[in-house]
Amino acid sequence: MTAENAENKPETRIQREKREIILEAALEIFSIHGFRGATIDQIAEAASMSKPNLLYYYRSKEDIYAALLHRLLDTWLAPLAEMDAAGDPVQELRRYIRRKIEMARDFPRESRLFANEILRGAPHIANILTKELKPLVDEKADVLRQWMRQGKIASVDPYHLIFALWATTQHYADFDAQIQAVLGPGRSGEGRFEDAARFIEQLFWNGLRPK
Amino acid sequence: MTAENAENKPETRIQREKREIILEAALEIFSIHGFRGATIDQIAEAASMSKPNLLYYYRSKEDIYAALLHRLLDTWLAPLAEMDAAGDPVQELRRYIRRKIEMARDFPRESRLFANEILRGAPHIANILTKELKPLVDEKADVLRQWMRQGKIASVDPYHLIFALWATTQHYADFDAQIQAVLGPGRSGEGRFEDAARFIEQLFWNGLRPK
DNA sequence: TGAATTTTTGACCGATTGGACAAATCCTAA
DNA sequence: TTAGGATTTGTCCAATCGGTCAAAAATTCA
Repeated sequence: MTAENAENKPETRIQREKREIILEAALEIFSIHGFRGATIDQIAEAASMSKPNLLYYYRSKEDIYAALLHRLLDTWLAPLAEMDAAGDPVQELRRYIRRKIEMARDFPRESRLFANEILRGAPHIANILTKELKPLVDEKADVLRQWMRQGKIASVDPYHLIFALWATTQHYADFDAQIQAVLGPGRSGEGRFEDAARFIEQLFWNGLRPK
Repeated sequence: MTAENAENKPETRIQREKREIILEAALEIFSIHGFRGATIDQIAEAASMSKPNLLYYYRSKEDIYAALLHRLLDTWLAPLAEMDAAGDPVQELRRYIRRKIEMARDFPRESRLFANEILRGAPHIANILTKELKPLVDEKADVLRQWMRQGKIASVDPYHLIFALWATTQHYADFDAQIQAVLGPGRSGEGRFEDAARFIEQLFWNGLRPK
């Protein structure tokens, strides 16, 4: 019988382990080649199993990809979700920038996976974007507006502020090839993430200082 | 005989016209599907010609892609190249931001084409990045440093400043699907580019105001 | 232990894709 | 007008890819 749980029988130990291995391999391959560019053979190879064996755990390439995106989503949105209305705005924004830069440094594959998906028009996660991301961003935009009303940060469009935070931080994962080419061999070490964090903090700290 | 000019015979009128049509079609298809996801048949269809006919003008899919990237590069780098050391820093940066946002609005296909290429590790333009882009950025980083020494803008890392300008502006083309999902139907009209330009100008204007 | 169930695999298939080729048609310049 | 080169197309091919299937091997549990 196939391992796919259309009806919810309990997952066996082997199923849990193998699905884990497959998703890790899929992240590696999909983040490099994109959905279309990746092949099931490559993923199977990276997961050290035969193609039919892999297809025993996930019925199709689409299934693997969808499972991977769903699994990573919460992790991906965690930094924004943790932004706390009750905290100090400067501290909260600083912390958010730090976490996003750390993710660009430590989880570039995840960043590129999502970047590629959005670049293609988000065909697999369109409803996630409107059903989960939008409400979260709406909520945090309210938090930002609250801080603005309290005079703690400058009054700007909160949505574009969030976009700018995303753009500046994720840039270091998604466009790494360009950044390394421009910075050259001298500055392309891991220190660039620290420099980036410092610059971005300074930019937003001065840029949002209340008048 | 093939139309490909290994040796430099003059290009005929038909060759000029057809190559133009092919590259326009290739931009459309490649920017949507990426290099791997696009097919020669799709490009031929979009260019209203048969596949063998298309392959008469460009020997291979790689050739079309390479020709397209090279053709668009100058246009793509023009805004940065035009940043003038002799001009007023605030005006120059403001103008740069405006031009980049206009390009995100008017040439999203070009932006996504390059974004996808960089995301994949820039396999086709690695040497362009180091031979053309890096020198240009080095030159403009010097201009920025000069402005900083003159006390006209705050002292920050000029490279990360350029990265942040790229990131915030190109974001509106490359991640358009996400932005439209988050802003929702009410705000996803063309006005978002104007809002974005205003926000980014304000962010950098305040963020770079000399102390 | 041994039967039932789960897991693994080799062989295979149809569709798609990048590209080759030769024949046919069209242009153009003398 | 016409010869020679430029352009166009129908046909075909080999490789790749997503996925199937039946049978073998391994595991689980009564």
